[in-house]
Amino acid sequence: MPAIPDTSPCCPPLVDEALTDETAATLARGFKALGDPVRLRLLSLIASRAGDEVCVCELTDAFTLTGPTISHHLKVLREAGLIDCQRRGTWVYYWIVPARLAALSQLLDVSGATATARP
Amino acid sequence: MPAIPDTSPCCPPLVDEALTDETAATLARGFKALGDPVRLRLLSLIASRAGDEVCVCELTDAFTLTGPTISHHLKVLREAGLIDCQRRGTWVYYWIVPARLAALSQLLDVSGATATARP
DNA sequence: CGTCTAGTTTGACAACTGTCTAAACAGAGT
DNA sequence: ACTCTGTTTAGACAGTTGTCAAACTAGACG
Repeated sequence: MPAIPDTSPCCPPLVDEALTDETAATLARGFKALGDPVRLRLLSLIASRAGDEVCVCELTDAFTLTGPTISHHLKVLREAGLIDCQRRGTWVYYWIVPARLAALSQLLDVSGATATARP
Repeated sequence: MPAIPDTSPCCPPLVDEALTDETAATLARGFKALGDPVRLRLLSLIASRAGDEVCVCELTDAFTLTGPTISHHLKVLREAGLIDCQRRGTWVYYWIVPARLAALSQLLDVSGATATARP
């Protein structure tokens, strides 16, 4: 499956405007990648480095899963455009792609909504 | 599967703090529910009503899928705590649960992060 | 070159998911 | 009570997913 390109959609919040078919498909891939506890924890481990990178070996150590499984999950996150990586020497380093996380965050943002509370 | 209770976790953004195992599991259920194009469009159709409710019949009309399939997706969204519903007479009305959407949105929020841009 | 370590890819398999048809359920109105 | 409409549930089936073990690739270092 091809990775999501840099031209991924940046949408107004859900509460403001209904999604088109195509846009929904792209965004859903992002959320789908987040829809696994292991991947969510991986992303949080990477993201909480605040701009720095994390070596795969550190990530693997944080789980009781095998190396290949971690590698698989990292690939899913990468193909969803949420993280990126680079090999330097023996080790591979991962970091988050803030713009993509922001796009998904904004979509779910209801803070500016005119929605009225329900009893 | 039991629906996610009202005491669902409300977390600081990913960039600030790594997730615990248990919290990740609950949050992942929310994202998993969003990880399907049909469900994302359903949610957007409901949410863009801005506090009002939507009848299932309207939702069904917006897709080429069968009624049972739409009903299934609505159930997934409901069990993830993202929407709620009520039957009034013949029709069933759905609305979003803003607090739950906000929690997921905040988790992905990187706007206040101290992350440095990468070259 | 040979080998060691870090990571990824491949292949297999059980479990889960999205979709459908058929059946069941809930009210409204005869 | 019967029926008609709107919605959900049950069951079935193809396709997808998460996991592991085994094989492979990339670079470092003798």
